Amino acid sequence: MKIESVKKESSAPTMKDVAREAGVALGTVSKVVNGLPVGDSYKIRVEDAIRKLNYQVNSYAQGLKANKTYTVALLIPNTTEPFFAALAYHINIVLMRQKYRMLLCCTDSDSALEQEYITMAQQNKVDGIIGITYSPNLIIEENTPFVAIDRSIGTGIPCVASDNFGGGQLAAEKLADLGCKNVAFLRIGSSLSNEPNKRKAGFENGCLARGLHYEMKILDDNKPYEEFETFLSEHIHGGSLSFDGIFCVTDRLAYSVIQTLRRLNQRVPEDVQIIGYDGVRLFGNIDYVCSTIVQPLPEMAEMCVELLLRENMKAKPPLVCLPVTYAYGGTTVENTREQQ
Amino acid sequence: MKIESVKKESSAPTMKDVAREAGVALGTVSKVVNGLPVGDSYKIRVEDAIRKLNYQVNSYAQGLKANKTYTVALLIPNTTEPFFAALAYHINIVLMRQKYRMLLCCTDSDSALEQEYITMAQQNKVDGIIGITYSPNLIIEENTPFVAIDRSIGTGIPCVASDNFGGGQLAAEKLADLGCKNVAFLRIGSSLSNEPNKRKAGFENGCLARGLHYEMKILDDNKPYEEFETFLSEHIHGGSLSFDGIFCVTDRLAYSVIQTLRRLNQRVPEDVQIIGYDGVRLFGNIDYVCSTIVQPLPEMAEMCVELLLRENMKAKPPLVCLPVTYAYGGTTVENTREQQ
DNA sequence: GTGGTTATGCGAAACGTTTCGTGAAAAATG
DNA sequence: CATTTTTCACGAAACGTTTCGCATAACCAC
Repeated sequence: MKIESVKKESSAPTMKDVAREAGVALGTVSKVVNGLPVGDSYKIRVEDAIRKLNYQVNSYAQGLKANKTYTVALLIPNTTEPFFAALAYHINIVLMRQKYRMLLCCTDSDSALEQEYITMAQQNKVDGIIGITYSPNLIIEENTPFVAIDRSIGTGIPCVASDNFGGGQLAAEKLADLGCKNVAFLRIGSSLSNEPNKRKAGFENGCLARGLHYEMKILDDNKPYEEFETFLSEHIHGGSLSFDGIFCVTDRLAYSVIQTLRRLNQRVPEDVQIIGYDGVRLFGNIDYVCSTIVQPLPEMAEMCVELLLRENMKAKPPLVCLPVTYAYGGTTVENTREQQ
Repeated sequence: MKIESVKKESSAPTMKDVAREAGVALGTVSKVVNGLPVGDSYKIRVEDAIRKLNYQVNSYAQGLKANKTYTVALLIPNTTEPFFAALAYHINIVLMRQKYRMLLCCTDSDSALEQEYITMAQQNKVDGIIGITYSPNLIIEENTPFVAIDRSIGTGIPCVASDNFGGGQLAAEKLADLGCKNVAFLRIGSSLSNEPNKRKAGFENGCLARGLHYEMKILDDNKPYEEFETFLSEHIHGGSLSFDGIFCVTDRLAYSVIQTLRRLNQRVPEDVQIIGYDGVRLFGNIDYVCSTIVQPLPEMAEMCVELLLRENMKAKPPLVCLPVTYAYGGTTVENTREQQ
């Protein structure tokens, strides 16, 4: 008797306890918990017992039995970059709506960590992995569903991205519409992802279509922030910059460029207009950092989860490209009515 | 035979499979996997079999058996506010270092959601919950360890916070040191947390100690951003603001205040100096948004995990207050050598 | 060679679920 | 009332681990 009471007090109640309390069989409790049909009188007794004991199902036992855990791992470099943070937020929302839990793994873009997290996720028997990984080469993978964001990694793994080419094109068109004649494209380093290249290609395409004179500048990974200061300085003659518009590959870069331009006594947007890419907002929902090409995060999140969890999807598409939009953020000349 | 082969192919290999492959007993495999002492010849055979079958332990079975899951749930309102995002990042790092996984739950400050996530976390048998919850009143809780951040919730639940009182004081002292005579404290709404009150109290204390004339303004929750524009306008006489320093309860608020001041043709920091609270940096590691009182996030994260997981901690302290620092962020007059 | 002592691999039991075959009771039929 | 059909709760088995009492083999001492 002492042993029993100790058992009951020290550990959480189980279905067996509920069954004993309600005077029914184990399987009956299970059915009530899972909403399967069961006689009314039984149902009531079980529900009372559950309330009385404050019973909670143990989802690890469920997971073991069902080989399904309602958990998805999200791999991102960090949550401190607003773009990743916003991505995590939207994916979390979508997962939650479908009663899934989200395991967050910050990889710091370290490929060893990325790999470690992937094995960890598999051991944890997550139902799938969504990852924005910039790891150079092959990532081993199992029969765990995987969806990549923004960068294709290997065949058979679908990738969700914004329309980078279209976005680049849109940036060029916007700058042209706003009166620019002489523009530049700025991006950092030879990223492993080819998505920035698409932005560049789209921009080039747009410039050609609109007859803009353009220049492409790829900054060295090591000291990009120093290097673009040099680059910009070199293009200032007699106090005025030879560009009247710049498309930066990310809002982050745009932010730094704007700071630098102001330091060089160039007025933004009067002297030079800036468009970034991502649609980052300060503090989550206040202003855009700059005029920008906005990635459709809610839709991207939706699509990731969709691709990951819907198993009736035969032949998952290798790349899903979602449409971007332009948003005014104070670094282009624009009448206020166009603000969103 | 067909059944066997199907079994082997369709689902992941188990310890039983490894044992059969290596020709040893189940328990022996378990020991090898867990690094317990086992004869060398056995060990080698098991390790070979593990490699051959690409075996991975099923941590849900482990969790079921051990009643321990190496998972911690983190409850925060969202990841889009940079402060929460940074918090999540640091907690993730600390947890990871201890081989723990982090379940991220964004609550949107909705008390129903907060409650839902807490029960979910308990069902999931997480080993503990770390939460920054602003939910008005009582949150039911179990024998699941809980650590609160920035706001005490109920007895027996430890709370980790930055030294809000000291931070307020520090802000006042800094403003005094920088030459202010007439300052204001600005905060939004009657938050349920009493921590902002401590910032206010500390600031007041500092102002008194340094003989600063001060004014306190608490903005209405509903339209705070409109209201402080009014408030500031009212304090402009003949084009100049009657304050020469403002302490804002968060960097977020400071950011908006700065925008508004500029719109009202007040120069920051020449006409009025601004200090915020939190230590938010744009894009994670570029500049501070404003001169600010920095919360020690790495230490706070460390402390949260420590309090949560160390069970030999008798009588956990109800409140752990960690020291803050001041950081220059361009909205105070300061010589550059003081920049960090 | 015998008896006693270590050392160590073995395998059953248990963790808390879900599932499914079984059988008893209830309902329907003639 | 007898027989067949339907209904539905019961409880054992299984999911993949860990743990622990046992038994076997190895070792040592005399």
